Amino acid sequence: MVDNQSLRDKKVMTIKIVKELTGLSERKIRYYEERKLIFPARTSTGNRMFSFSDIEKLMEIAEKLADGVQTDEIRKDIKKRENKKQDQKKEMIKGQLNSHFNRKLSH
Amino acid sequence: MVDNQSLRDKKVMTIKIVKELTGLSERKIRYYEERKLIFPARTSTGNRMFSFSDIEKLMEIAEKLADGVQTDEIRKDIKKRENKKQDQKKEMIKGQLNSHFNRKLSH
DNA sequence: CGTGTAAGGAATTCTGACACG
DNA sequence: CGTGTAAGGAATTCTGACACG
Repeated sequence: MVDNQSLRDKKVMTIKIVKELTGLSERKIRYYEERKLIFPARTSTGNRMFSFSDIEKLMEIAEKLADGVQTDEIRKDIKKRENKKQDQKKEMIKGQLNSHFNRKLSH
Repeated sequence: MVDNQSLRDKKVMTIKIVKELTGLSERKIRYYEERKLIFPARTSTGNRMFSFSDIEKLMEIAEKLADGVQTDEIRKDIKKRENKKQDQKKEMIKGQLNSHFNRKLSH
């Protein structure tokens, strides 16, 4: 039945539909890939394939650029956000371990 | 933010990716459209565009054909299923109207 | 730096048709 | 009936480069 997350992240769209959905030029989309802001998949013959998540990311990127933020900054912001997510996951696991041990220790 | 239903029904994929995701030949996919089992959108230049829903439908169609069901039968089955859905909606509305009037009438 | 554009080639998609069974 | 295939043309996509500011 395909769950929604995998659906969001599945790389199924060519650049043409992405261009239509985002309103960005192909040039811009390719450039943002070059600057490592998005990571489309590639077909065996080299065609870019995008996901709905990529489209959401592109919208955010376009917004920031319109605000005068440079691609370098945007890339750093993205990394920060991902690190934060990673940290939250670690904290969650840590918390679960702690409560596990606490339960054990409270004889 | 794009909700998941519209995401499932959005016509965003070319026949190539559909072929990969379903394992069906282009010929088969085009033929099922000809037999009115699926309804891909068309770009201004005539290219077919499919949704994730279309992919799910294609899988079901392939299954039935493998079971020896003819496309005509499959089309009728699809219609039946849709009629049933329509009826259910009507029943729901009827039920709501009834409870509405009942409330009003029970002075 | 971010983006437009023309250039040339390669890959994709389309339709209508013939084939087979 | 359902599907494969070769044919020819049209649309899509790609890269590397030059341009501007």
